Amino acid sequence: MRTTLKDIAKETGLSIATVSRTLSRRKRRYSKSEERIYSAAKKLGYPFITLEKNNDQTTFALVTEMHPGEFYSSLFNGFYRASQKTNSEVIFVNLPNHDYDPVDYVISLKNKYHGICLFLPSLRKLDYEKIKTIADNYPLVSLIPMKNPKIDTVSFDSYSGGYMVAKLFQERGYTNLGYISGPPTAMDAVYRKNGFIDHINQTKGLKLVWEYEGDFTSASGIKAFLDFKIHFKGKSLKNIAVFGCNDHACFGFMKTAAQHNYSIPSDFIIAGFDNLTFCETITPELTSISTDFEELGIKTIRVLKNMIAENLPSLGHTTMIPVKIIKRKSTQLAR
Amino acid sequence: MRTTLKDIAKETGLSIATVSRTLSRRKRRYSKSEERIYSAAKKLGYPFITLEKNNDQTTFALVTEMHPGEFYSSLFNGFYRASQKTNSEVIFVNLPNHDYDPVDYVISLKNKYHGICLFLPSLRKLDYEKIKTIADNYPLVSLIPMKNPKIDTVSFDSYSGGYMVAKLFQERGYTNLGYISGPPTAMDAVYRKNGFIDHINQTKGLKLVWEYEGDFTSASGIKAFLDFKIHFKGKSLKNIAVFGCNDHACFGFMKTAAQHNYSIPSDFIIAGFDNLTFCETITPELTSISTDFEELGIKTIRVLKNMIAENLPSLGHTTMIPVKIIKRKSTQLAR
DNA sequence: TAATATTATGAAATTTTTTTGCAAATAAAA
DNA sequence: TTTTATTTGCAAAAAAATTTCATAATATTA
Repeated sequence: MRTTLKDIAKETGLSIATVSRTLSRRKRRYSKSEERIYSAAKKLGYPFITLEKNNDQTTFALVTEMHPGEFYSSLFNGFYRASQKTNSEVIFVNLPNHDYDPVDYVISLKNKYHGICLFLPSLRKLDYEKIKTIADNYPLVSLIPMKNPKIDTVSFDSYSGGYMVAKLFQERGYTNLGYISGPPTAMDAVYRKNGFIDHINQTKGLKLVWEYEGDFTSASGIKAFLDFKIHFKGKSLKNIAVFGCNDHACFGFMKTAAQHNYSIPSDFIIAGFDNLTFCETITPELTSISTDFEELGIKTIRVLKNMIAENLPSLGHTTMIPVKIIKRKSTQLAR
Repeated sequence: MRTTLKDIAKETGLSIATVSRTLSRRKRRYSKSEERIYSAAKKLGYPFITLEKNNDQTTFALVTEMHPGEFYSSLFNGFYRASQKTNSEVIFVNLPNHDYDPVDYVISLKNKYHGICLFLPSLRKLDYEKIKTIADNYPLVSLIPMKNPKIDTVSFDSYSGGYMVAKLFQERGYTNLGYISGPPTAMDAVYRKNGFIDHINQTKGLKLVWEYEGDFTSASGIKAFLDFKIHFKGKSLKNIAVFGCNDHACFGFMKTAAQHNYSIPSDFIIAGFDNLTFCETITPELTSISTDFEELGIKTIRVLKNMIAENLPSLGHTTMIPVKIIKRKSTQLAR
């Protein structure tokens, strides 16, 4: 039942000795026999193709808590494309959330993959530190931005994204800015906000006139608009530029605005974050911050590969992936 | 370096013999020692915890070719939720498409998971048969509908979905029906079409007056509308009911229609397939066929678990998951 | 082209790992 | 309590993996 060197020898027609030598050699060569042995070993599931030796291809696990929505699709797809461009393999693993300790679970993956990449927004800092301690010197990267992280982090430059939006609003001649935030626990959204607010504070004339705490959903965008309307009751709703911390919130906001007979961009302008495909579909097309998930994947894999190659532990360095602003009709100047 | 029974013995304080016996026992017991041995073995990454024996939790691989878009997110999320409800674990694996034979790759996964679920639209029937032959008697399910499949298939009842749409159009009093198709290679879309067409043919008075071959993208929906307009040049464009084989195509169609000053549903009505979140966001809200991915996941896992329990091979049975029509404003009667 | 070095290979010897027979210890049932 | 079943460790046996050694195949150099 269990696969042994004997099986591989039989499959390849070579002797057990040759198979043994090949698989336990420090560096992999690329002769015909070696290739045959490796492919047979893989096919038969021989368990001791030690990860380190098979430096032909590295296998990483992307550990997430799965939620619906286009975001995860983009994340997975970005890592998939990145894996193809970097000659590595990425496997998507979900945290089983039954009574299983997530820390234990991550630790148990350590033997299966060359490195692990964590996307676990709900894990607390303490958990990360615990994982770091136990999986000492093991290639580990987090994709969740964090204050003073203990493990290496790769994430989008959300701060600059927020900043860019504020700057665009300023360039378009708007001085009254509004913001639909995400839940305060989502650090990503907090950085977007900080970038936005910082540009407002640093620029004479700009001011934040309205803010609403949403939860990333389109429904919270609807609520945001209703709040917006009440907030400016009596006053003119116009000439305000709204930044939604994510596209979904903007979609809800825009739809409700249209139902209340407001017109974008002539009445007010709006920009989102994520650059979902629907930004192009909705009328008017939504200006948004575009994040390149393939680049995120490539960078993450590069960091992990470096850790493997130089045998360096994760040190808490943070890598920022630049974001781009995609200007569309929702922020076009009313003529 | 490599983990042996000796390591586990040391970790647990038991003898090598005990550890050996425990791990090679046919059925797993749940005494204190056994638990200790299993958890140490897992932690240390001992490779011979034969899958069959650890019937505590079953691990399945969902093998896909990754593409962007909400669809994969829904698929993954559905399987994730299903895994939680069925006390199993699902891992998402992507077909690495560099010069690696997909059949070999699937075969190599066989040793790592209790069962494999394939979602590989681009694989040909011959490949499926090859996989079936090599992975004989191994739990294997495909999610791609196919004529006369050789391995068990679980998929949405796309045919009924198309049928439901035609019926709705009929109920709404429309007799001239149009269709935006997907690529003819996508069997799923073909079934949707067949259901739609069959209801038209079976019902007196209904007729298919226009058809356009799209490719599932929103851009092809735009092209579809332009074709639609040319096709009915001179004649009235109104009183036509359009079924788009997926929501994205409908979004493009609707947007372009609005740009050409047509109004939905007063000029014509439209329905899509997939029930993407954006159906609720777009104006007017889009009627669509909703597919329950959690149910798909639960059913698939159940089929796989049955195969394991009864040691039955895959026989080519097809299980259909019912779909629902969600009626929204895009098909509302003009008053 | 011939001589030499390098690498690949298989048979057998050696070492390591796993399994099993046996008996003592422990736990559960009568 | 006695009887029976289960768990455990020791040591021997079996199996698997590695290493040694001799030779063949291939590549390199003169």
